[in-house]
Amino acid sequence: MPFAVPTLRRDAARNRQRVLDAASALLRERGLDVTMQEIADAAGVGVGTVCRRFRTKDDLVAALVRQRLERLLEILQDGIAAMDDDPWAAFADSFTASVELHANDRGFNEAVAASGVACSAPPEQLSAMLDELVRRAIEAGVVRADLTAQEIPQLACMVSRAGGSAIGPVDDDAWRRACAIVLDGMRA
Amino acid sequence: MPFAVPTLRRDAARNRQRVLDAASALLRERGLDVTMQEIADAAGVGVGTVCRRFRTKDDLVAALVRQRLERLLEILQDGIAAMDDDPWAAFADSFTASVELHANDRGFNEAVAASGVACSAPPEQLSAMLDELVRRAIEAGVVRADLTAQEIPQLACMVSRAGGSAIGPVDDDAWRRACAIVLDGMRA
DNA sequence: ACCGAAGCGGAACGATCGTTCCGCTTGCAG
DNA sequence: CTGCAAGCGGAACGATCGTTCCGCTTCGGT
Repeated sequence: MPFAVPTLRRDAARNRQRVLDAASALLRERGLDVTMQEIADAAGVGVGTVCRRFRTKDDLVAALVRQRLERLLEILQDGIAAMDDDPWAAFADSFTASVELHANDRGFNEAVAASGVACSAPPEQLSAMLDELVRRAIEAGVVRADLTAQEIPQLACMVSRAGGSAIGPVDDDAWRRACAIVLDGMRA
Repeated sequence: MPFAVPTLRRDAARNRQRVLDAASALLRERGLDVTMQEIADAAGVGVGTVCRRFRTKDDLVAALVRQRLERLLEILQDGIAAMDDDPWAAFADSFTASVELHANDRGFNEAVAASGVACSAPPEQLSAMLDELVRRAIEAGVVRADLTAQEIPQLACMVSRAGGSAIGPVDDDAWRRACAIVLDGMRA
């Protein structure tokens, strides 16, 4: 069998999944500065095991970022599909769902903020779907005509990071309020 | 002379100022992860000198954050003063200037984001001035009536962090566009 | 001009993390 | 059942940073 896939031993595959689950939960709650040690402990394995499966910490978070980006793709797909019915609701709901995805995952949020995401495949698909979503929203006359596709992810990321200012304490649900205001600002 | 102020030797005072200047410039451009070593080098002194004047790195950034907060105070003062003339312009200009202050200083921005600012005096004054600005803007009917004072700094911080999304590259002037949209969303 | 105290530089220290390495264990094909 | 390659844990390593320490220098009052 030429080019045999280097299949994982069953216990190794199980551990790999445990690491992914533990890392997902920890990164979501506490952000990028969780330690490899903490991830290993939470997964019930040694750090060596984590590093064997994901050569570097960046690889691990990249794997999780990829998962989130695929979820983002679903959100946009649903939004475009719902466009025929109520264009504004479709647009607003997609936007809100995207923001929520970011807001509920500190790790994803910080990874995205740190560098414009060095991910492999998704970006082009995402970009194409955003183009369509915005184009159709403009054609339907529900958003301001000067809105561009690349502004959407910028605004979504921005809103998801609301809360934490020069004065008041951090408010975990501040993004909902900010989301409403930004949606108002985007509406035609 | 009881309670004599432990006045600084002239050369020490000069070095202290050099450190502040160097730290200000470096933090503004590169954010909180500039090194004490880099700051010392830029100031032309040894790290020991930096740490003698500011017991800890946090003390140093806190000193600079305080400077920015005072600038913020001036902005709000000007905004309130201009309220009699054109309420909306006064409000919008203050907001935009606040955002610009944050956007042009990565260090300040990150310090504010990291923790709800552990600064000494200013917060109460700032809070009072924000109350007045928002109250008068609402009374003049130029912003939505459900806007609250504590939302302003949250929104300003949020907007200043625009740019850097799940897709496109980072755009240094994205905050201007986002600012316009958010202002639109706040308008009555 | 002198001298004690304040200041200085930068090597050394300690803490934190990601990553590697190695002796032992375990799944599994033959 | 058995042999061995794949997997495992966790100690050790190396890099990075903030902070401390100490022998020397410089300021400035007398």
